[in-house]
Amino acid sequence: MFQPEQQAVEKAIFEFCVQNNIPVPSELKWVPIPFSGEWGISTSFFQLAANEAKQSGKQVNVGQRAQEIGEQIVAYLLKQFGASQTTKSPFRRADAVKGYLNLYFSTAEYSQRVVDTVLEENQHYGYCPPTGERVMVEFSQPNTHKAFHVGHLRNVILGNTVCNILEAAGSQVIRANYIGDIGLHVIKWLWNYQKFHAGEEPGDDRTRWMGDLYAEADRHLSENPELDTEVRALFARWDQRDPEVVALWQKTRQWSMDGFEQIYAKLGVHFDHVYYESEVEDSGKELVDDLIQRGIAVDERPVGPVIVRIDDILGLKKEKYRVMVILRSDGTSLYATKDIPLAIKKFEQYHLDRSIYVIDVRQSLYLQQIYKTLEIMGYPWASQCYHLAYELVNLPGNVTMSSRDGTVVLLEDLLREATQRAVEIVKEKNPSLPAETMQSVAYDVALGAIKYPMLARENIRLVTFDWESALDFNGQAAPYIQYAHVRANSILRRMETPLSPALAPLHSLDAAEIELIDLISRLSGEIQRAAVELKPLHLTNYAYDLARAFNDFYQQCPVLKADAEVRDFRLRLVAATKQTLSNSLNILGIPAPEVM
RNA sequence: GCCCCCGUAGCUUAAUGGACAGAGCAUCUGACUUCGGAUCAGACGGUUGCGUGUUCGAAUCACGCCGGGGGCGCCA
Repeated sequence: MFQPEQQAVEKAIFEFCVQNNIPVPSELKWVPIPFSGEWGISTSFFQLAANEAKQSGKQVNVGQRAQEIGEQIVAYLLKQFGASQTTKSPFRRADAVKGYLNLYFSTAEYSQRVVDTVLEENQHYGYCPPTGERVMVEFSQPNTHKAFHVGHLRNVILGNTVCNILEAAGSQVIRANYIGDIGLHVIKWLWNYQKFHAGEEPGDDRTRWMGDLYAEADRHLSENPELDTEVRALFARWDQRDPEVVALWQKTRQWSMDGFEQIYAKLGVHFDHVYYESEVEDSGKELVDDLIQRGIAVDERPVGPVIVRIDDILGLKKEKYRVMVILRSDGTSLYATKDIPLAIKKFEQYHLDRSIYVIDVRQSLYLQQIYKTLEIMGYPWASQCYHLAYELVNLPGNVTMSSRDGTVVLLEDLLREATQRAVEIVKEKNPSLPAETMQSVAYDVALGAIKYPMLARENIRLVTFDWESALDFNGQAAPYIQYAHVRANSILRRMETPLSPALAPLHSLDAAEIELIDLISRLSGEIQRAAVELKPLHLTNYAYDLARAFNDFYQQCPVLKADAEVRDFRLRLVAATKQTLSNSLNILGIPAPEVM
């Protein structure tokens, strides 16, 4: 937001370096001044001093020298831009402390600029202009005929939020899902259905029913291993596209898909393109033949599978990519059989600049194998495939959720429990709300409370699910942020006249106001950082900090009861805060209720 | 055996190689007849697993340990 000022100062600093024979830095890193109360940006000269020392070969005290340079630059800047009070100066004052240069802005001018900008751009505030980049994000990837539990939830929430972040940062995003609609698990399910549940239909809770039948199938088969021959026979019928089997598969697959759609709708997630494993199986098998022909893959059939010896091809002495199996010895397909043609299809269909896979960290080696194989095959875009890895959601005691062991927390149950808890709290806090509003608010709060903790930690850190903390709405959590939004709204609702037009503050700003304005101005930077690092964490932290700053302001600074000129500016500030909170929550995929 | 990830306050966790390691929970103390107390202020709590290096400067980078998790030719 303050690029022109920053650039003007940078230019002056570079001039100073040239004039004083100091090596010109390639760039200066600016950060907001960490100790607030006043408003500005800061950079340090340690690198500069260190470079200078290296060049001269002399021993110097870098800290001392950095401070010296800082002081000289302050003097130089004052000479360049004139007295601090003149309007020409890009900053109000500057000082050098411990090797840092601090630039303080004119509070009135800049606070007006921030608030005006938010209220002009509204729901687009903080968003970057289009970069022209086209990126596909593949996430969720559920298996049909299985349960959907909170382990899967992290993937959906992370993937969706990463999409929102990339869009806000100016990329064109294609949201892709990749459905595991074939494989042994499906055949097991069909076998169990035919044998014990023929003709049955799922109830309302389709996903649960599908999952229960899968667990049952698994139980039958592990208790009676001799039944495996029946399953294998069914698999063979599927492989030959026996019409009866295919019809049943299509019908039951749709049951799962309907259930997934319900879940996605509840979570506020949609997809632009849904791929199915079944649609890339045939082209995958053709591709395997092609790879054998080209000498990239080795066919060890019938004694072994078809493999790609990646390390050998690359001439690596130490094992790194190892060996990837791309087709079973009996000719049936594996994940790898299908992931290679899928990657090609994606790039050909959409002319992507980048392809991101949101998949748990355990598949890290596998995905590196896929990407490397694509590179060996000669696809120049192979290097633009990226595995966005995240850790699992485990149960206390480091127990992995498993559909076959029944150690799962179903998404439906979590949402229901959380909403129920939220209803009780809303009833207690705000009994005057109409019943319908109460329900929808409770849902917003519950959804936020579930999503926030999954986004607010490093992707690569394990999450332990326990009911108590999942249903805890206190502290650094979404409801705190939503509450700040509600409070801002509450002030604006009571406003008697329309918001005044663009306005500079006429009073001397309170520290809480400066802190709040400062945070509002940082949204765009945080979005960009989250987009570059693919880490929603930066935005969850930002939204919380912003909410905290607003609650602090709320405590310190009366709005409606303030004198007219103070009130008019503060009302605009409240409106700007509400908008910024709302934009942040939107990107995170967390609802921003008007009341709660 | 080889490779990857994690280790920060009692618990959950943050910190583009840079200023005093910042929050929340829990515990304790306080907040005006006030725009919504799902709030705010304060206290307590840290040899950033251990060690050695690199650097003017290390929670952050390198190497070695310790502890936990994960992955390694026909599972997905």
